[in-house]
Amino acid sequence: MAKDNQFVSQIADIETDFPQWYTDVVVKTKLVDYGPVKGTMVIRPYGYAIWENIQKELDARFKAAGVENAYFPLLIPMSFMTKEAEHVEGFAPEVAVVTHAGGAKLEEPLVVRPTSETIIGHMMGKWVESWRDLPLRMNQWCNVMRWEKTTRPFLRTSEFLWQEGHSVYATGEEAERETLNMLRLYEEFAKNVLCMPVLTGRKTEKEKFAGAVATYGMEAMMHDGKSLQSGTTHYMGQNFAKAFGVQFTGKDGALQYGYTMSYGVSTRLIGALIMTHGDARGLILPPPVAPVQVVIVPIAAKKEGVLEACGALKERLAAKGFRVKLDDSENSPGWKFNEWEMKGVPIRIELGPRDIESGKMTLFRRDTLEKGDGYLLSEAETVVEEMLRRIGEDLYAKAEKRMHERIVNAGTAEELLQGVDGGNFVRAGWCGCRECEDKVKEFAQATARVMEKENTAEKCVVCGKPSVHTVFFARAY
RNA sequence: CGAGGCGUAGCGCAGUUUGGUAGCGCGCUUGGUUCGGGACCAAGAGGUCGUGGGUUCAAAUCCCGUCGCCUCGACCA
Repeated sequence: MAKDNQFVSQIADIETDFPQWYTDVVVKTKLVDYGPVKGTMVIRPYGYAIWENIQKELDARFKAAGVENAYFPLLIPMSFMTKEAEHVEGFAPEVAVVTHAGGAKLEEPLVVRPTSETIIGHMMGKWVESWRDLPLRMNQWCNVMRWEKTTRPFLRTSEFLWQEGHSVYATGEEAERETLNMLRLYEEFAKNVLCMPVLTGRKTEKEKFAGAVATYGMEAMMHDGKSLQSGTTHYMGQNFAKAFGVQFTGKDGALQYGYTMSYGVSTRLIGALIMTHGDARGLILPPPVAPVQVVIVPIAAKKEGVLEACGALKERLAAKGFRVKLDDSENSPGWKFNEWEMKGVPIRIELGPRDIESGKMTLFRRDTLEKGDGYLLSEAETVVEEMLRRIGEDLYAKAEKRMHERIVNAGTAEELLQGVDGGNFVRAGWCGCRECEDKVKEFAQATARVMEKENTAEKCVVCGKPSVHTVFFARAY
């Protein structure tokens, strides 16, 4: 078993060097490793297990909403990409292109999908004929590739896993409503599964998806006050339907174009929850996605009856549906404590001769670092269930409190700069023009994350003209 | 692509100024003592110093080229 004493000292400087802490944590807790191709990551079993739990929870929500899974090809003809003008302009700089296959140069280059609007649009064009075919609502779980210039595990990698949902509706109102419904679905998921508060709202023109009419996003606040775009939904209007001939005959017999929308979240969510909940000791995983929810560490394992008692407890908890691990390795208890704390397991149960004799068990809560030894072994199931629930609630409450304390209002450019320098989200008025948005980026290195539904500000934080939108500005990953 | 920095054992680094036997910590292997918070002792294994050329009796070290990586800018789920 690989030991890593360096880790403890290296993560100690979390306050001064947060991104380094982040990288150390994801690599050294064996979530990921770097791939041989620059900018790619290998997701190891422990990290992938988190993704599987995210998939399971999201998939259940999609199914309940009436969305079905499908799969579309990885390779997209170059000509598809160029059909929607804004789309190709937005993605051209970051696509990887296959030019050769089967030992020969291809007649038409193929792009490795950076997103699948084009190829799905192409298929929708074939599948949609009548108003009876609508709405058509699909989702696919897949990988995509975007050749990014700078990368960081989970937060931005050249290849990443995600889910992309795509729907066609007969009317723009329905497609727009679905765009907002999916945003709400994501928000609920972030809260109840990732225990992560988010800000949601519409994106500015500058920040919207290439080819969309409107983009909505959910933004999460990381430890250091920077924002992470954690999910997006897009209303495309008829842009893609027209580019790919997604037409149907309506009830009135008239041939018309459909209205499309799409939405996606990626493995970046794993990065988001690491940076939202983690501390100097490593990960803190929300119970709903933790690959191991309870780890049992035997104390004095060689003494008679200890391993047997641990095994029996494991069986009882597993039977209740908890993801439980018994660490019966040869390592010392102290080593195991640190190992599983680093990996973010929500609850640790220590069971030794003294506990067994008194019919009790010692529980340790990863998020609060509280340890108590008064818990009755006979009530293990209910104790664990209750504590997991509490951990989830407390994680959310703590993160929400931090986010709300770090939202400040700004009336001037100077206040905006002070706000983001202090690691805050800054709420400010904006006149709606691109020049002012660009200026914010220049003087504060901050971008417009999302806009509030209602404008409550009086004037633009940059130019002083009347405010059209109230915007959350922040530095972003 | 513009600016700066770094390539030496699996990981983190020293050694380069002043050329002269390839080093340290962690990790790894084996044996032993341990084990209610990363414990200790002993013995080992492991590197053509990113790469190509040059100078020299001799190059990790000096010179020229080249490749790769990191940080900061421009682009992004």
